[in-house]
Amino acid sequence: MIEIRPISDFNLYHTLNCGQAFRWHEDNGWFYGVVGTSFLRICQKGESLFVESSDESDPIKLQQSLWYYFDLGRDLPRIFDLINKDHYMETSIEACRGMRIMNQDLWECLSSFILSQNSNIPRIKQMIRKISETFGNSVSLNGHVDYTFPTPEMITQSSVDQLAQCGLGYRASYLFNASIAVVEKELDLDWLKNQSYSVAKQELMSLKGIGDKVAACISLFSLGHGEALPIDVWVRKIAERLYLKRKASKRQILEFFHDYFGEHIGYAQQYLFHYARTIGFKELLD
DNA sequence: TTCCAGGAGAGAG
DNA sequence: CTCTCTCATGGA
Repeated sequence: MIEIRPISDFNLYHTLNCGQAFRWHEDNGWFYGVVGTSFLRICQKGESLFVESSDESDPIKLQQSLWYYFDLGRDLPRIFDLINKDHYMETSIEACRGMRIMNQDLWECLSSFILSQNSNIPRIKQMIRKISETFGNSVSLNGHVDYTFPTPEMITQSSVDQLAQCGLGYRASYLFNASIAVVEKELDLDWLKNQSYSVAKQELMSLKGIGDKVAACISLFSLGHGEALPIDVWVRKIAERLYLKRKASKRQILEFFHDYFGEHIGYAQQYLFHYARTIGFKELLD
């Protein structure tokens, strides 16, 4: 057990439940999840995080990796000051304060959002759990068992058919092809981490199954590009009904968010998205 | 039974 | 460039 403290402006619950990460589940006050090859459980008490890991051989490294994973060094109050421009955002920030955009593993994030298309969050979690159980390695902690997310190599050693049996539907071939692209170095993930948002997005979209929205999610949730704006049905509804009061194209929605919220579009979008999806603006209900 | 979900590809115009 | 149709799956 290690303790990380002090942490300020952090809320573990909202951070793990806002639709950016799909592998965590809560049980008896603890959040269980696999990060890399370690099975973790985490509990927040005020300004402390208590963490147990299946691998506590290097506590300092564990602490540092979680600090980065949850992006605990970022100045959230400054971001709130910049994006808090109306009562919609004020309401969202008040309800979800401490929700942070994470720095997730690039391959897992890329795969997860390929699977996310035209689906819903519970089923996305189910698909990811199934392929991890089927192709990943088991790790255990305190009697709980979970599985590492399969590497691209593990997936290329299976088949599109086996992936489809995990309930991926037509997305199975997308994930299989992406795995091949990474294994064959057609897409160099380490190189991608050092590129600008526009370059990264363009590279990601060269893969079949990754379009505008999924590329934005990957860039925002695992590459640190805070200017990325994923436009899904919720963000579209928020833009059209709460702000623009009319139908709008993706181009117009992006332009509005950029002009109105400035640099930290990713955070603005995530607070509105999470609040709208879990609590709800009454104005969204026609 | 139909509709919808953190969409994207292919084709038509 | 934009619009439309289709693509598996499972829960409501």
